[in-house]
Amino acid sequence: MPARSIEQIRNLCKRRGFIFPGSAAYGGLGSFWDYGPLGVEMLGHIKRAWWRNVVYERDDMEGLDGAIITSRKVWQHSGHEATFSDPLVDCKKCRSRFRSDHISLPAPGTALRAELDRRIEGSDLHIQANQLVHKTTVLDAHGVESKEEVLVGPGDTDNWIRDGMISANLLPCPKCGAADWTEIRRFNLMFQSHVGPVATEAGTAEELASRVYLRPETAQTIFMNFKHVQATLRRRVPFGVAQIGKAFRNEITPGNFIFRTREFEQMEIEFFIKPPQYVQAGEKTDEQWHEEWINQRYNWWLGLGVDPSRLRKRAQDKAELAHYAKATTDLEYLFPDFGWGEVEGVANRTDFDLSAHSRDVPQADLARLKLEKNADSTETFDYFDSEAKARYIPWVIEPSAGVTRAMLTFLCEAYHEELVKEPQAAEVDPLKVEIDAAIKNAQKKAKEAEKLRAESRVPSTESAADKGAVDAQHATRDTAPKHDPAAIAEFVARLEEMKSRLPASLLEIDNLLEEHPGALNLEPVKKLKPKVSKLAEDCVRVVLRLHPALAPVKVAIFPLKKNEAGIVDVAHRITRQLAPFMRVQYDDSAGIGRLYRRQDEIGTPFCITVDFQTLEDNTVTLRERDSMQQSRVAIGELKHLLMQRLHMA
RNA sequence: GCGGGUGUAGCUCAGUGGUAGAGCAUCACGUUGCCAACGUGAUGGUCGUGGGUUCGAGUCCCAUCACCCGCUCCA
Repeated sequence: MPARSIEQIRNLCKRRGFIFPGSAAYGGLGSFWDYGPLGVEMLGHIKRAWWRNVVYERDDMEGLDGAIITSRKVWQHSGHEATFSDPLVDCKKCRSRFRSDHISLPAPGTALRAELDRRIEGSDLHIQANQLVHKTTVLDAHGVESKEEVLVGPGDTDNWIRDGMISANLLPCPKCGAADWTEIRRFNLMFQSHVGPVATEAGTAEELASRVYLRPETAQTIFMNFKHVQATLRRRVPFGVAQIGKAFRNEITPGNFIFRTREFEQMEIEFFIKPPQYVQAGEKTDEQWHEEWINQRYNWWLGLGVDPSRLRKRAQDKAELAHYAKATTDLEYLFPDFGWGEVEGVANRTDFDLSAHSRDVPQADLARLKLEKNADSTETFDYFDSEAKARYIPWVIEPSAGVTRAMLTFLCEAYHEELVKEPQAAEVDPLKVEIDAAIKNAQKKAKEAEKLRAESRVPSTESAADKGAVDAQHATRDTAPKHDPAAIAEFVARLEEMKSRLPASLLEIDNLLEEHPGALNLEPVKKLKPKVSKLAEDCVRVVLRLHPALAPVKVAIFPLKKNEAGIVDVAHRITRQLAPFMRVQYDDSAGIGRLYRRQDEIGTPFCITVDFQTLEDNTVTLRERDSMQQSRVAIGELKHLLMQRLHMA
């Protein structure tokens, strides 16, 4: 069973040196994390596994490592400066926050739309030649107010109508129905800085000239280097470029530990292919390449130990596609606490980006891609195809994965708690009595809740306004509204079944109590929880079943007795022998059982114990993490055997 | 920004207006023949911060800061 909460992972990561909160001595800084000794090992392994898979094991890929700080022009022409932002608006009445472009406009023909149209006519807004015009109050240089007609903008008329109507307080809040909005604020997600000595006033020509952005995605530096890589490595389309590196986004709502952070690391590929019109019979189309990469990437995750029941492919709807994409399929992992979350996106970006950065692009293509002519660029990112005898701007398929998210995924997937010994009957029997008491209480509470419900159903036949009043009354009177009879019944059934299997089911009961917040509101159940946990704690081991390639420490070496000079010497010698080839850890600071448990918790695949027999025949105990099985291995064979079993040879 | 929650030892947390605690972890010494052993001792705190009430504040009041959860988003 994988991790049941992000909290478990966060605690383990902090306790064992994977991940620490950033700037902790000063109270922390939202959403920035420092990777500790084990974290940096694991990140490195994830990146190496990816690089090996997409660069070394293919014959159509090259690598790249571009600069993080990038000219403002790159992001102007990629579309990020204008569109990589969220338009936010708050309802002043109910304080809900919305993305303004997510509030739906009532469909034409409906009564609400007719009403809105009528009110638009009487407002500062009107539609003129299919464009929205807004009368805005402006101040001139002398502070005198006047009304000025402002064209709200080109493009998607619905969008502008909606924004205009929000600004004019005409569109009702989807939640409370009021029409009282704050200003729409565009929140650009890019971090900016300045290169060289800087004029301080924002928006001045000097400031704009020196402004740079920390890249919000690594992709653009690959596009900027398309021709360099193609020419210097003499590549022919189709080929791809892989890059691993940090990216930065000033997210409005980061969270869920390292799932969404403001500084993160990406593993991205831009795979350059023929545009559809040049594809010959028997060659792959953009759609086929897209499909192939989706499957190839999906299998990579499975190969590193992710269970297929917790990894899915999900094609994005038209509405959620990014401005550059023709189609995108997300790979999503089933995380604890927050459910399915994207760990990789495979996008068909067409020729949008390379065209956007090119000086010379045919007018028809600009129109198709909704691009303006690029007057800043000195290059055209095209390619001469000697087979097709044509010069074209390639299309791209972009598989883009998060390193940080991959780490969280692998940690959640690898996390296991196991009952390694059964508690004594003397301790289990009183527990059974308490469980019975808790069940009895839960059933009583369920009955009460049922009764309350029946009562509250009576006034529901009255008018809607009255019903609201009654509900409000109920909310204050009913001190435990979370008691859902059906949920309690299910909880009781599960608890009873598990009780019958005690002591083997001790851990399951612990998990059940943990995951059932509704049931935990019951007093006897609450009291039960720490008792079960305490008993379980003594009998459980936490083990990270990480794929050996990802484990931060590969082998731990222990002397069975630390004040036995002969044993200690051999253990040190083995440590020195293996150290150049793999990350090893020597530990003699506790009893042997505890040393094993420590290594289990950080996912170390193998432990070596040097004992008295070693001094006689030069063999050691090799203990395997998942099975806890031991075998005797000659010291001379250790390196070879380990390299093999760690998939390093 | 808004709502809710939390701030006491490295971690998990007790703490009734009156001498700041426990368990775990860490370190030292001793002990220890394979799955979270034991003994003895030690380190570690301006109780998030600032103000107020009080003879006296971890505890009551006010302010403030930080973090967590949600108001989602896409690596």
